[in-house]
Amino acid sequence: VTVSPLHPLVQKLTSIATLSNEEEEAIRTLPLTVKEIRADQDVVRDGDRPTQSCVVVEGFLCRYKQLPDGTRQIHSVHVPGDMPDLQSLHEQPRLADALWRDTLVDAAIFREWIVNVGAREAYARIAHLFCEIFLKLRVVGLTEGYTFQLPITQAELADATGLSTVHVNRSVMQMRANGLIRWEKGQCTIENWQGLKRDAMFDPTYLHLGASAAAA
Amino acid sequence: VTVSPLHPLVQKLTSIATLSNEEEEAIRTLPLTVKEIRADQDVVRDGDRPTQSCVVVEGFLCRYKQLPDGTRQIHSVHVPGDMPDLQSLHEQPRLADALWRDTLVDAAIFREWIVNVGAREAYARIAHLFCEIFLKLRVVGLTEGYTFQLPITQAELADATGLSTVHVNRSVMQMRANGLIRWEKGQCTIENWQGLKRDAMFDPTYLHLGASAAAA
DNA sequence: CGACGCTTTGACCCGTTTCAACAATGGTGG
DNA sequence: CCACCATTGTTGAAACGGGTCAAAGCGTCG
Repeated sequence: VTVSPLHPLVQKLTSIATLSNEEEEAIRTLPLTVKEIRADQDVVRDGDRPTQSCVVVEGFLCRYKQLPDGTRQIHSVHVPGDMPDLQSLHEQPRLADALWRDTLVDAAIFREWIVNVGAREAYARIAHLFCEIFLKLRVVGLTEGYTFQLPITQAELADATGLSTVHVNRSVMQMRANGLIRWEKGQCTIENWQGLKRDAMFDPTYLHLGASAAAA
Repeated sequence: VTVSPLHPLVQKLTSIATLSNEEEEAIRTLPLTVKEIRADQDVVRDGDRPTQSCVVVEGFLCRYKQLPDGTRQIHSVHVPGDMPDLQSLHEQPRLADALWRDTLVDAAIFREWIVNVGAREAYARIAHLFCEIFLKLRVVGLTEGYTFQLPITQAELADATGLSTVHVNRSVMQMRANGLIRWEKGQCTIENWQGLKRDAMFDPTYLHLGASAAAA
């Protein structure tokens, strides 16, 4: 029924920005391979480094993530015209490239958060957030060993995890009792990084840190 | 303590990409205003169209969203070096601009999903997803009135919402009983769009549709 | 027809929420 | 320097949303 495989994409782009005739033509003439994907077939797997972008032409497609315990959390549903893995975007000055990557990382973090609130139980959910904040802080040099400033309230932590304050409190106290963290007066120390990561089912890949920063 | 306000940013960027001396210099010499933000003060409000980007220099900052019922859901915690609203990125060819925007919309959708799984109860959560899919499909012309193909199973719907299949089923049947939708054999019809939006606490703004598409 | 995948239903259970009260902390003005 | 007040953290008891397990309908397609 669709005239061109790229028709939905053009239609979507024109709906969010005005395209000149040249630009529309540029899109329509992009080098293109049409691939048939079976139902339930994975297009890109976690860890792949695809060299091409992809556009959904027909049908539905979704991104998802599996936790070690097997629960699956879908991130997003994609319909024709969507570009679920908009990776390659050349022709940019290298500075813009870095900023661009940052945005992609940001989006990756969003996805991880969806998994966090959607699929992890309270204890792991909170632990996961601790792991993330710790690593993000370390990248910018704001940690001393396993200690860092954590100027947030338990109520805010609750909002960040989609839990109630009361339950956050109980979970945090549990984490203390289990010797995972210390946290008093806005200063937090991770006492058992391995244990924290384990309980959080934390995999730092999504933060896209350099090899140096990821080591721990 | 920090040498330059932009130091954390440079540090972060160098950790995710290699910057040439010129590029680093380009960042360091960006026109810059340092602003002091009080605790709990909003920097950018929903609906604002900021003309500047912002970089966190010191302290913590978070993005959040309030549902009509008052529950607050935080999207992300930002630390120094972060650019929570990387809006302005000039000097791109206009095509790249459109793609760029698309990515931003994508990220906006992620945030909405975080809110969805973190803060909405089951019924509203599912209803919200129906609203989103419907509008996304309509933008690319894949709806007929309020009818569209919805080739997904309730189990997949469960994964997308962080609920169990059983509970999704009960909620969907409730939605049918309430006259909000019909859904059989992969074809879905929204029978009461206003009611669906209301129950979902759905605000289409985050999809960034054109004025035409947003009307409904 | 039989098998398989999806939907529907029931019963029971448990994580989390809610409400409520109280303790600890820290900041403010007199 | 203390009295006061507003946050924040902690705890208990009761209620509930949603999960789990299990089995039964129901289409559909080879």
